[in-house]
Amino acid sequence: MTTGTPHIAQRPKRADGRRNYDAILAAARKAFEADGSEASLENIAAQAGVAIGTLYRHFPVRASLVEAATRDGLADLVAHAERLLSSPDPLGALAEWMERAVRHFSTFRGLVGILAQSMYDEGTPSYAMCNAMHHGGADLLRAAQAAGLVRADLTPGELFDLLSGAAWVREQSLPDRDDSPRLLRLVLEGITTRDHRS
Amino acid sequence: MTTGTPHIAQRPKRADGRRNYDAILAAARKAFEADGSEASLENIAAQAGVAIGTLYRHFPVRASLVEAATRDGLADLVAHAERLLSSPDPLGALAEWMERAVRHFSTFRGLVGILAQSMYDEGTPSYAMCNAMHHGGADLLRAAQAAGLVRADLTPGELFDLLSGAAWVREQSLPDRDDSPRLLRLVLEGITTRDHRS
DNA sequence: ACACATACTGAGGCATCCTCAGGTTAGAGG
DNA sequence: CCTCTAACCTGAGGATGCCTCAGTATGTGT
Repeated sequence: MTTGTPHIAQRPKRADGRRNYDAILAAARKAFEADGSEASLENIAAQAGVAIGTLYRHFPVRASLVEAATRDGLADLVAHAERLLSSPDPLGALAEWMERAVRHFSTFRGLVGILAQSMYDEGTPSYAMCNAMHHGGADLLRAAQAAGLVRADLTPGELFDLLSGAAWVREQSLPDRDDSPRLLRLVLEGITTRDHRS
Repeated sequence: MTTGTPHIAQRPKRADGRRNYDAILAAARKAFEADGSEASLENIAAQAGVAIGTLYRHFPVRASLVEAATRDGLADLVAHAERLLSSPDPLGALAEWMERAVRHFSTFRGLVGILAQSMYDEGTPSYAMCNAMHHGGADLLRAAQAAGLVRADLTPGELFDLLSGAAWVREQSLPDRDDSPRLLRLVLEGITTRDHRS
């Protein structure tokens, strides 16, 4: 559990390898969207027109396929955090980022669980990205706290607990109705400053 | 999905049937505790000293076994809600009940997902109990709102979203560290009344 | 003691996971 | 253009788990 390589899938060198890698990734995104992170790997391989062994060659564990399928989205999220950091409205920036984060975390069923796991386990494909995201979120939080807009005793860890929880609730009700904006507003109003007796 | 019988497991009539039913239930509780709600049913049957067919006879679907294994705990929760309803401190009562609820929801990994599902799907073994619990929680919420202690625009549905989210976060980190008291305090302070601009 | 509803058994079909021994091929170096 | 090899691909197969069902056993009321 705590040992082993992170299994970060890297684009292969040979042309046929890249072709298959991309085909698998495309099929995986479709399958995850439809069936969640527990989608059948054999089916994904079949959809990609590739033998099961090929899938395992590129993505030795399920989490590495999930990582590859969501890497870009996470990277966007991190980039967005940096951009928002210079906003004149730290609370608005935090709110916007939180909404984006929750939306991405619940791209498909099961994702938020994998990400929550990755956040604190280095031996995990998504650890690096999660770590970057953690810092991005923490920076935005700190800015909002420095402006006195968010309660000072809220830690980044707690922020991500709240975000994960909200994302999990969202992924439960998808795709019928999405109450997450309302839920997130509740959370947000809950963490903004006010006088509260000990 | 929306059809079918609820599959509520009922104690069988014959003596050997009851014996096996109980043995399966005991093995299931142990297995769920250890491996979560996805524990191997064949292993549970083996631990109970019973053939796999016997398990399926008593518990036609996995959710019915989960339901039977958690029925008492949920019933306690409902009973406790009724008791707390006469408390002179509605906010304290709500807080205490919420803590109990979160603790029960995260008895083992996967439970809160099943309960969240059951809450709104009648064709589900746990639906009846979840419904009772929903009413219990809603009553406590209304009492706290009537006393002006909790924001009036919070719906029971939202309350359970918050509870489920907190429970999910808790079940993720179990059993190493349990940050749920802290998280729940955050949520609670977030839903208590104050002036907030539109 | 008898009948039969109730209950038990476990083989077996199916889906999925994951590995690995063996075959194929892209493409660098000559 | 040829050779060679690392990179890549294949798919059979062992393992596990799900769930069903035809056949068998037994508790219990009469």
